[in-house]
Amino acid sequence: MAVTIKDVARLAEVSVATVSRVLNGSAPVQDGTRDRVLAVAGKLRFSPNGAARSLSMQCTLAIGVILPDLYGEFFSELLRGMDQAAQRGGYALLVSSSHHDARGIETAVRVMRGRVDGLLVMAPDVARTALGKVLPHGIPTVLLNGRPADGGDVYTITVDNYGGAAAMTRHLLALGHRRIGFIAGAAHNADAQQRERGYRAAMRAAGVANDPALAVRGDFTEATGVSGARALLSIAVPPTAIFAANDAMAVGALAFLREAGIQVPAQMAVAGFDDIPVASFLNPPLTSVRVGIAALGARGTSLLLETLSTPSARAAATRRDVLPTELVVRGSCGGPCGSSFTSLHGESLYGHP
Amino acid sequence: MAVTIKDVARLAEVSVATVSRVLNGSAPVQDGTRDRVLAVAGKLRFSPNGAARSLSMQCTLAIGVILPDLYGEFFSELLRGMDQAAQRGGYALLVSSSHHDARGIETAVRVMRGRVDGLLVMAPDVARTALGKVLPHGIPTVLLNGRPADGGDVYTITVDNYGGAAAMTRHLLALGHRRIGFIAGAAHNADAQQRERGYRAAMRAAGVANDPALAVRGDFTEATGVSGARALLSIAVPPTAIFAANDAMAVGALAFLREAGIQVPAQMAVAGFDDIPVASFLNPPLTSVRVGIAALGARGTSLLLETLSTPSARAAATRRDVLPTELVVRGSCGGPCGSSFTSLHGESLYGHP
DNA sequence: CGCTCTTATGTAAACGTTTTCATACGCGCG
DNA sequence: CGCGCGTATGAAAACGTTTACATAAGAGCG
Repeated sequence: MAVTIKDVARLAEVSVATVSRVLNGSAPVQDGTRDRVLAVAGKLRFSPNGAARSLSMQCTLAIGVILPDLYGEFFSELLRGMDQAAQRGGYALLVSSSHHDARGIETAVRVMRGRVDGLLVMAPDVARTALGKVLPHGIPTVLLNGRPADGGDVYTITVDNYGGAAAMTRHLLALGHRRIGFIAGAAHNADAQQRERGYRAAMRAAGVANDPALAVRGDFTEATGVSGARALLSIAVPPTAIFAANDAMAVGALAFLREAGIQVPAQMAVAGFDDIPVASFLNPPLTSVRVGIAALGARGTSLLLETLSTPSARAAATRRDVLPTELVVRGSCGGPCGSSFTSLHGESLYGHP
Repeated sequence: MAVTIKDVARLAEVSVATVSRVLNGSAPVQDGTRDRVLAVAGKLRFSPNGAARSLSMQCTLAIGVILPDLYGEFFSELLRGMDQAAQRGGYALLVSSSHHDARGIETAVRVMRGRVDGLLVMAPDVARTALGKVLPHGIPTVLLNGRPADGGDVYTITVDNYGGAAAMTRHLLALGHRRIGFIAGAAHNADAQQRERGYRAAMRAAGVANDPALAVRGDFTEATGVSGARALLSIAVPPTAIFAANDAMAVGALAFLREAGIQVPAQMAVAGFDDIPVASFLNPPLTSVRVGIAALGARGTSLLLETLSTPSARAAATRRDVLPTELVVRGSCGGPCGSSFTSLHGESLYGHP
């Protein structure tokens, strides 16, 4: 069916070994022979079978990506960063999504066994012990944005969720807000938990009494941002600011507030988390916590590639990495904010290539 | 290093063939033997090497996805649809992005040779002949959203860009607008071209004289939506409506108009194309042309999987498929529009799983 | 009892590469 | 002239599966 190295060898009247050597430059070949092989290979449009190559070389030049979901700008940014870093290293990405629980991840891992050299796993909803059980132990793995897992060749790269959320809360407090509503993420989501803790800690530190009615739970989608904002507006003494645990929920909150005729930021401040690309283009532009999503993906990938190329480095390198966050002040919270979208939308981190 | 089928065979005291048979259920095996094999396989956490499997079975259970980019919600939706359909069929996705020109696609194709059973290619920027040259002829391919390519086992699924753009233009005309500015996509982008033609045709059909100043060129990013809107506002007689060739540029236009203090829709109507999930949550909610992005990805994937399972179907099935679009009227264009985000954001097509 | 037929299992070939080892050749040098 | 050496090439093993074919054992039956 497809043209193989044998066909090339036959037509070029050399052995398969010579063809392989020419194509990979792995050993010197006489000029005449090389030209002949290259000519035939070109005419036949030969390209080596990846599976055979992987089997023979014991490396696939592919890395597996396991994600909880693919909905929204966050994951697309993450993948973009991963893809860039992977391509730079000559690797391809085998992507599998919609894996919220340990069983789903186990299936995905099974599918990927022997087809990838390393694994990038984002599993914020999965408990640490459960994750440790399903992750393969033979293959280098980098865990993104979840809890640090024990055992195996597992690295963890986390975002400073706690610090970022605390900084945002302090910012809102500094603007004079005391009743700050919080739209949390899913209860089992590690990132969501850390952000919630950051918010609570900052509130406590400022001496604001805890009011359970001020925290409602969402699931990182716009829809729950809508319902979360609605819930916060319906309590006895509504908040003067809403801090959503991610930007998608902030988008939902903004949409609800517009619908309800409530001016942002005049009557209600709104803040998000992640700083997805669209945040600076919203109306009003969304104050958020910059995570550097693409950078996170790229960093995880680079780290994995590094590990793959120097197996000895595994033991030496840090087992855990926390990426800093940055407060990005825009119009949605009022107060002094020098930034319009024009000063923010064109930056390198999110810039279109 | 990793545990192979031989290890399992040795410990279970059977041949590798028997292990294979047990694991794949490809032939009857005595109960006792089966139990023994399963026990050993489970204890060793054996899972077969994908590369070896692919090589032996001549099928990889993976399909390659080649995209021009990964920036923004559009591609994440597309991938989501693909991933769902692929997983349903037991396939994995090998994703490669950032391929704008024919050479880049050729590289990606080369990387994927022998690692995938079929190819999903989105290449709106690449000319038809160039694309035909770089696409492999041995492997089933579905082309998304580009021009129909000649030769090879190539299917094309296109969105009704022309019809959708014309419908939107007619909608704006019906609202009384005569000067309708258009922010086009990149000159070489097939989708962009078709949308532009639809806009022009509808304008001409309505007897509106063509004004070159009313059409500016962008590249489907928010940033060029901003600059496009700025350009349209600076002409001698500015338009009363702006139709952006995709939602990302409409988002940019909305951001610029807010910045410029121009009320939407009171002073300026704005419309987009694609209906990305965030469109209904914008301020104001964006009138757009629904494409069914995830459905497009899923449809292409299903078609490819079908082709793979029944090679004979290749010749029989349609060579080209045009997905219909749907006008989605929201608040950004004024006029009667029943829909608030609450009636739109929760629908199945974009719903979060 | 011996023949065939089924059933369970083992043996080995095949998949398409890379790579180790062997071989053949030419050349410089003692 | 013969030895060793470097260089270009071929032969064959290896990678880990699946599967066609072979084989052995047991059952049914004349």
